[in-house]
Amino acid sequence: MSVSRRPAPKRVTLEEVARIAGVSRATVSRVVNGVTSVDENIRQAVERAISTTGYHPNLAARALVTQRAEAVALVLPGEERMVGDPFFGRIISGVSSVLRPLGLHLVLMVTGKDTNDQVLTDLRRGRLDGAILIYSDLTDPLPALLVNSRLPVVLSGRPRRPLRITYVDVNQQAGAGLAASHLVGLGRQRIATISGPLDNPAAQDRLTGFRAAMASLGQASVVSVAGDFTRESGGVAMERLLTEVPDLDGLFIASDLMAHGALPVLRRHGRAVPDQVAIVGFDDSSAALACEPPLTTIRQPVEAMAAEMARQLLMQVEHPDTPTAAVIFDPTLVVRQSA
Amino acid sequence: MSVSRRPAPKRVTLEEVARIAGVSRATVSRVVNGVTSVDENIRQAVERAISTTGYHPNLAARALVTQRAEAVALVLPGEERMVGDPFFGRIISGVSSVLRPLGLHLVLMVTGKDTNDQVLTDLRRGRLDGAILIYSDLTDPLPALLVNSRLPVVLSGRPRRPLRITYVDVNQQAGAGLAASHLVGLGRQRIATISGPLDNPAAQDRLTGFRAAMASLGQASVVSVAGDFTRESGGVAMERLLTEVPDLDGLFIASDLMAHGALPVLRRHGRAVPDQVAIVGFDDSSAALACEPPLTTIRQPVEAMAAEMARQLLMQVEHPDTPTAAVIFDPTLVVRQSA
DNA sequence: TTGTAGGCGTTATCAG
DNA sequence: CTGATAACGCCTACAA
Repeated sequence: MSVSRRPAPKRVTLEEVARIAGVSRATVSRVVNGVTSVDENIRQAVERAISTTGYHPNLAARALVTQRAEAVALVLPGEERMVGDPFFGRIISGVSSVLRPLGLHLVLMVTGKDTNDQVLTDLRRGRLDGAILIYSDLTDPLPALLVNSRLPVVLSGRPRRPLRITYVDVNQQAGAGLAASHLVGLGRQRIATISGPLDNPAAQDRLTGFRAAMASLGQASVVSVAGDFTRESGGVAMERLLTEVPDLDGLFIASDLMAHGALPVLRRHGRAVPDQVAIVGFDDSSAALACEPPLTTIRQPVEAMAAEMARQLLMQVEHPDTPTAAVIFDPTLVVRQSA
Repeated sequence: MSVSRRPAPKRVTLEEVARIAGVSRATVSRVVNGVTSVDENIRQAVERAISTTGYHPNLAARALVTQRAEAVALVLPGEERMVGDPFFGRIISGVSSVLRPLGLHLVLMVTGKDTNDQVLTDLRRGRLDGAILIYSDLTDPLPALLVNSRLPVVLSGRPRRPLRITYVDVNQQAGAGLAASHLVGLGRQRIATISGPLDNPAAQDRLTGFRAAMASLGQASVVSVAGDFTRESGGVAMERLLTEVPDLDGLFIASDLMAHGALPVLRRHGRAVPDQVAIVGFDDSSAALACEPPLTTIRQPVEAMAAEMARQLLMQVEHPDTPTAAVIFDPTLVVRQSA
């Protein structure tokens, strides 16, 4: 069988298109960039030349003169945590929903010892226009570095230390409040909570929000045990909680993944959900559906939040003097079967 | 409180570094690119100038002359399927493990009606050096388009129609064989299987591989019901299977996610796993750990496969005439508690 | 409205 | 080993 691979297509330049259309490069450039002040006949001639030659503008050349990379980074936490967290798919969907129509590249970077430099360097090199930071680690210097260098950056979630940085977050306290009123509304009397790691701002807000709401609902003291947002930690915390509050009948677990880890423990102890113990999670990640029974939870509008992060970033790219802002989304209660 | 944002750092060019170091741009360029034939004293002078100015080479300019974007695309299936599939985190880990050390960008693109053009266009524009295609849809014309344009591309999994394209896959049939011998070795007599969608090459291979192995182990006929690799379809298929083979005691389910959907159905029907029904899944995705009991499954070395895809792609980028190849990885049996 | 010409920041080819 | 000098492909005043 004779293999006939056609040769790689030669790169067509503005120059050639111009020659074929019988005009100057400048005119072709205008047509390509949709400048209106071009004679209709000439425009058509140029467009014909473009399609017959199969011309595609070279982005590197354009970037060189426009000083725009047309690409932004999405910086995710190190691989261990990333793998298996259904959260990220939604973030990616949200971000690319605004980037894709604009033809902007979404460059994925996972944080690691060398990656911080990488992001900063690429930004300086003009290879990236800005960065969206997810979960940037508690001790991570990257946000401050970018802010100080006046580079476009948006953070997901409130930074743990005050920083002049734009961020997008969900109203964590309000979400915890929804969980509290739902559990109380169900008539539960012995309500406890499994929180996230207390050095995490989101975990803090959920816990204080939950306590505040419970207090205003007449339940002053709430026992809490901290996990670290992983499934395993949910199981461990559940065991401890059963020891500390043997008669609990209501539970707010600060992440769906931890709830997913807690459920088997309850089952093993013979506690029926929701009959004996009502559970409300947080996130509405796909882990909520993986639960049995399906988890009642607090939904974060992750896709919308991610899209907003992208929009905020692009504003900074276009207008470097855009003031920083905090955009806070409202969570909603999703009632399924666990409470 | 007075706000004092320092001004954005001015972009430093090769020119300036050269001026400061008292040499030509060419020499600075050599130093930056690690060309060895540079006098040691001059090199040091240049490096000093570089660090005092905080110089970073402009990648756009470099790309313009080198004709390399230093970026490859990772093309993923449309958003609905992507969200919640723990598979992708592992693919991303694997790919970036080879890209990151080389400073190459990983550009994420999700397939959609317009995305095919996007990938092709960006490749032609010199904005992308190549593409890694995951799950590219059965009817997707993209692989053929790229191959015909002689653009660097690597596919995950055997293409459904013969195509001169490089791909990386797991030995599906061997994997199914591992499942078969494990179940038979456990002494199970009535073994059935839930397969993936039969228009999918991987699903086909797993099913035929399983049947072949079972036959060679003395069990000629195996009842199978097809799912579509989603969790929900696993539950549906399980129901049907219980009707068709009421006394089954062993089960090979062609994806962990489907197994995760099947387990609650078994529990509802009062069948204990693994005592009454032994189950082997496929993938060793995080869904396997989400199962209760934890799932015995066939592990695909996804990270390694993804890394290999990246390597294969880079070979093509560097040497356009690299012949196409198929790299097949061996799966392994991971014994947990379901079988 | 169109064309000319200069420049964006690097790399690469030659001389020297 | 180093330094001019010419690309690389495009955008954009500025001039016609």
